[in-house]
Amino acid sequence: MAEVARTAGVSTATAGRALGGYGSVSPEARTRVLAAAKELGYRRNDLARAVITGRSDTIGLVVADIDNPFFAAAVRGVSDAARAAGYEVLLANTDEDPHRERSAVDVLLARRVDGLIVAPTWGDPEHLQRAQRSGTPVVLLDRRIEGVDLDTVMVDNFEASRRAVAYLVDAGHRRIAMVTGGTRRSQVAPPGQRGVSTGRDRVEGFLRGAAEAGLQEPERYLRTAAGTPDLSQRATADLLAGHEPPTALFASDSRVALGAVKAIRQAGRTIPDHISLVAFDDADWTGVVTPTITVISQPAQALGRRAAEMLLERISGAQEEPREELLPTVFIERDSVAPCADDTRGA
Amino acid sequence: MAEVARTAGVSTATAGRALGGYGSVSPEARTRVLAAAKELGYRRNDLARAVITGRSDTIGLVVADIDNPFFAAAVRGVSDAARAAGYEVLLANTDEDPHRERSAVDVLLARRVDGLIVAPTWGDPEHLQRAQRSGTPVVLLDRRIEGVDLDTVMVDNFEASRRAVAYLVDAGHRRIAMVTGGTRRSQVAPPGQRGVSTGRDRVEGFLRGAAEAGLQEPERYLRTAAGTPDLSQRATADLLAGHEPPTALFASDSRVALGAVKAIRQAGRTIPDHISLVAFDDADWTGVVTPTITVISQPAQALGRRAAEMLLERISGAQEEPREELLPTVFIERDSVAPCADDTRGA
DNA sequence: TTGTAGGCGTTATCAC
DNA sequence: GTGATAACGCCTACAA
Repeated sequence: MAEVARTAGVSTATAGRALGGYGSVSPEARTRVLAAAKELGYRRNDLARAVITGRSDTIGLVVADIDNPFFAAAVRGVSDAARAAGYEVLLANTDEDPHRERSAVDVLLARRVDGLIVAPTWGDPEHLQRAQRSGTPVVLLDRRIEGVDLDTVMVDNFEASRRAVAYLVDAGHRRIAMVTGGTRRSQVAPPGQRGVSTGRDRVEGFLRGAAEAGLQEPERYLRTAAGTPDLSQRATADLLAGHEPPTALFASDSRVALGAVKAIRQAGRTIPDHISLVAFDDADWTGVVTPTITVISQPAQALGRRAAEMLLERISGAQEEPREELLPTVFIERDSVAPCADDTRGA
Repeated sequence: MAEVARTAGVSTATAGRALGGYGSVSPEARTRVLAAAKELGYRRNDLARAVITGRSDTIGLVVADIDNPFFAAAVRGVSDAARAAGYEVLLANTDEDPHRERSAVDVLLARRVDGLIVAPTWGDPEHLQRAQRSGTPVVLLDRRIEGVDLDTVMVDNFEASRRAVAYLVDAGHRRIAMVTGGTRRSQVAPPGQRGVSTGRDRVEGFLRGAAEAGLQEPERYLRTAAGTPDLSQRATADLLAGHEPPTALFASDSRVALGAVKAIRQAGRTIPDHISLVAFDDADWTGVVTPTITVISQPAQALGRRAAEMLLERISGAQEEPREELLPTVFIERDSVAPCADDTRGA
């Protein structure tokens, strides 16, 4: 910059004003500086600027795994909203590992991100609260944490799941199963921190829906511990092979659904004749398979966008109470649910 | 930091050495400093450090759209390799817009990223060369740029496509169509910069395969301008409705395939009885639809990982000639290709 | 090993 | 509007 100033015949202060767009500079001086900068191939060092201003114009984004269509879309939403406001996005994956989440937050804080968007995994969320308290706002994406005062953007997983079960009950099903994507590892944590809220809420919704229909022992048809399509395939196969197999299945996300569809096919059953299926998330393929899959569609990209917007509000100083914002899900009826044909259904 | 030093009863220099892990500090001094830092909730400012050292330990990643499974996996690969080496990832989307790519690169350069991984879109790549020349190494991901000396990690799209066509020819098909994901917008650019290399190479491979089989006017069955599943659905519908419709279809990526499958179904045709299908990219759903889809599988995550590794080598000073690294594709035979049953096939 | 002093590339302050 | 000068938070001599 000193060189640019010299070439333009002004002081570094004036050059800085022209280049940084602050203070006031005469038009002639500005054009001279800009010309000199261009000629010398000058590039501003935003890092140095950030050290002074205390703002990096960067937000940190921490998710479990981008390579999951839901998060990919959410990341896209965050990214778009951030860019529109002149912010960049520093990305980190946790793979649902609390240690990695914590260290990711540490690193991002050390990089002086202006705010953090986190899809929190299980375990103690103390690092998130501390970040917020120490002046870096935090917005939770897709998952809430009980007893923690942080802005949260998500959908009503409980209600959506309850309704999905009700829908299956209305079709006459009584033996309704659920396969979820949670992992067993998280079970070491204290009760409130086990697994992630989406998983818990969806299971609760499932159980409530079952209870409202007076179904007996719904837990009998509940399978957790299915982190990958492979595992959920096995869980589904297990259900199908059991005594009094379910006539309907609720998959907690699209990857679980993928495994479930494979398992059902391999078991020689067909959807929806032998078993009906409802899944969370409107993955692209659910409209293409035979039959097409009835799903609960989440506005993944909009969730990311809203999270970014809320964060930017906090960054610009908004001080209201933390709030939980629920975006609507859409129940998309397709062809994977049929009336229950099993006459032992009273069982 | 000054406060930490004071509390620990040492100079800022010693505190800096203890906190930054450089120089030499006596064990006692270190523990005292660390204790003071913890007590005061001190967090190092990596930005200030970067200003001094000239290294930000950050790499910039520029892709067309994370919300595309291929790039999502590639981003994942880059992210993993970067993290393992102590680097963070600054992410940007371009939506195949050359202006956005250029401005993304500008911003990342101003943020002093140590290197850049770019899946370049169409148009003039001068900004990438300039970045490289001015000392920020650049690695191209998934797409090459002719006449530009930059490290590149990709697959052999031409050869994979040629073989796919050969495979269809072997099954007896003569009327083989291709639908690609390119957009028309890019056609305003000079010849070498039109569209992206993956699209061009796949088309070239298709044409070569057709030529080798002595097929007449393969261009007749070539449809570009299909950026979204919707558009490729329309393009496919158009092909099917034509005079002498194709008996086999080659989809240039999994999203095109998605549209194609829908179009084929809506036209009342079945795969592979009426029309065979081969697609690029082993998207998760291709193994679940009926019939399962024969695909050319790309190691998306490994491509990202390799790109990051190559970039890190450059960052640490590797000076060899830029090289183009080709990762192998895998042709996965599934159930979407059948022998050609059409006896007008000599047409 | 430790402290002092200077510098990295900006922005902020304050006279002029 | 402009220029000198301090300041940001850290690292790197160099001397002690």
